[in-house]
Amino acid sequence: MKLDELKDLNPQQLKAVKTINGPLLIIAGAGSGKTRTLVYRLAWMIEKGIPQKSILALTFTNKAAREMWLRICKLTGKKLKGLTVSTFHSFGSKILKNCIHHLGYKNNFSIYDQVDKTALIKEVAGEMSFSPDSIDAYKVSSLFSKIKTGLIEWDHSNDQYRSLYREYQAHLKVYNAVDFDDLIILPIEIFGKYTDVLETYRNKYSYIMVDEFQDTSNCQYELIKLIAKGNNNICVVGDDDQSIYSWRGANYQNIMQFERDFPDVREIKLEQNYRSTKNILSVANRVIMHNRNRKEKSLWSGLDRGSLVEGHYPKNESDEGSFIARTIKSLHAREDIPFHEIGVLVRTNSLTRYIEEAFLEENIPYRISGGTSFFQRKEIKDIISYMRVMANPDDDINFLRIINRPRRGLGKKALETIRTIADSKGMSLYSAMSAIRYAYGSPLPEKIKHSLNEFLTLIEYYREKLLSNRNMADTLSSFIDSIDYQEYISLEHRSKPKLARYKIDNIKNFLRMLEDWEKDPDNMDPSLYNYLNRITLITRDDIDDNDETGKVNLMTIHSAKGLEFEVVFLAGAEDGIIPHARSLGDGEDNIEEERRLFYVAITRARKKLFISSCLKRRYMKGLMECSPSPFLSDIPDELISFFKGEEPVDSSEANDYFAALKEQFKR
DNA sequence: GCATTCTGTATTTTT
DNA sequence: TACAGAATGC
Repeated sequence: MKLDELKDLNPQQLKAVKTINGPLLIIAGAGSGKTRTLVYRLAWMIEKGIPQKSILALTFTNKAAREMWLRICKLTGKKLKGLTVSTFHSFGSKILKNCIHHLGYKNNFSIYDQVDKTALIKEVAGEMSFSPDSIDAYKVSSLFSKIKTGLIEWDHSNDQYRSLYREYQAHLKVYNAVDFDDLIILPIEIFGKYTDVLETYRNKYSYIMVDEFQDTSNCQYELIKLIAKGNNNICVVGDDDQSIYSWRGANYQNIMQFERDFPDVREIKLEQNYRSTKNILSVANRVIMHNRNRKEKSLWSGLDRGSLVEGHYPKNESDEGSFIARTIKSLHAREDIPFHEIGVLVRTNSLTRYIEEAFLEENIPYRISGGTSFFQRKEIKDIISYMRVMANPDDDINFLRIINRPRRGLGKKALETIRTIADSKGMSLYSAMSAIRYAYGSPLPEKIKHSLNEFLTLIEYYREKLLSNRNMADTLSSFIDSIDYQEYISLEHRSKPKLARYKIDNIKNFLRMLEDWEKDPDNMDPSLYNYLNRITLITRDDIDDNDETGKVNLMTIHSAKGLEFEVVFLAGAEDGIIPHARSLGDGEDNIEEERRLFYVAITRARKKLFISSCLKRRYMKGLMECSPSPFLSDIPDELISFFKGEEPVDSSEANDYFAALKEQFKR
């Protein structure tokens, strides 16, 4: 790295880059060039001769990890070798791959995502004859998360699920499976029990860097602290104002805790915002000001005042959609703003639908990040389930998913019989089936036994091939043909041939992606296990989009974190949506988090910000009266102009105008 | 025993 | 609206 490149940095950033040894806390406000600083810092370290393999950089998403990797490559002009840039979860899975045997699992373990986890809870609850309506699998699942990560303890309010939890854990073990929480918790457990293992990791990673520190959970912090305590070279970067993942266990107070855990910490604040105009930044500051639990900071912008933030009140969600679509069209045509420099942000995934409709209507190219991920689609999950079972036959959850898909005449009754046998021996379904496969006096009818046998033979045949073969995509493709999967899809959706076609295309795409991954020369370990672990941890945003340019970005505020756009539309800024009604239940902390969410949305914008709040909105079946988000009234009049259709409204009239509008549409 | 159709219900954010 | 579970039909 040439020294003059460091001239691009301001004094605080420069100091952050050059402070390599000892604990370092960087408080980086929105748009303060955080990623840039981190990338320079890593490049600087490499330049200073620190071996790449001793550096561990942890990010929040795979996308961020990939971007950081690319930017370091570009900056250093070197091929990176041995540097670890990964997410907490994939880092955890790598540790487990190496040492999970200490805990009695095999290293071909499956990773259960939310869907699998829920399925397992239902399965176990069924076996234990919990009444079906006493189980809200989603709620129970988040309870289990909190218990497992030590966020809450068993008490009288949740004691009824204690036995269920025990069984849940026992089943995971039998299935040789771990859930997302285990990816962090089990490494901690191993480190606690086997200090020599911990020592290895401490020696290996003498320099640690954590991005988005405000979004780390207690146990993620615990894990990283364990490793960092060896050398004390740990740098964490975060902004408590942008902590928006507390519902997933994130604890922004880790920032304060960090100061206590590492008393000799050096602290650097990045407060100059390079992204937004003065106006937009003031709006953001005025909003976040109302939060009580935050570290004091004063973000400032050296850029122009810029135009005022615009507030719009469309009469319903389809009006809002077409307002956004029309405005985008004119911005594109008159001001030459490229589509990909425009972001449309919403609080919930479901809100994207209306906007999508408007985009389709007006022929605006867009891309959505959010909704169901590619890998969550039914047809793809089926194929992946087959792969999972081949990788880890004890994985009952995935086994159950595929055993009768396509139909093999193995229904409820047959499975119940096998389940009973499996449970009596404490085995997985697959092991139980293998055991009774050739046994005399089997409890199963001949016909069932026959198709079971056929099924097992098929799985074993391809398991062998997939594990030894270098060409998984081809093998898988012939496997899919051999079970007539396409036929099955067409038959399932015979009334909607278009849908069937689409699903089949998805599978082809999946195979193509697998092939690309396998043939990538940079891929060190193109094995089945590696692939499966990887795609389980991949999220919706991580899929390579072959052409990201020329498309408007439509996404939730959560997935917009870390991004920026020339123009931002914040749609659905209504009370009940942001702050979301469901988030407000208990505690004042929740409203603060919603406010941070609003803050994150605002600070994505560089030059223009539009906020719209519908007067009425279709909700479930009916039409709902809406009020503007209370956060809107935190914005002082001189920073925002409200619009009536295309005409600006005097700010003093804005409130009256709103009331009048409401009256008008009441009928 | 299995498949299809129907009904009803629940919709926050995601590694 | 979209999906899961129940009821009904084959």
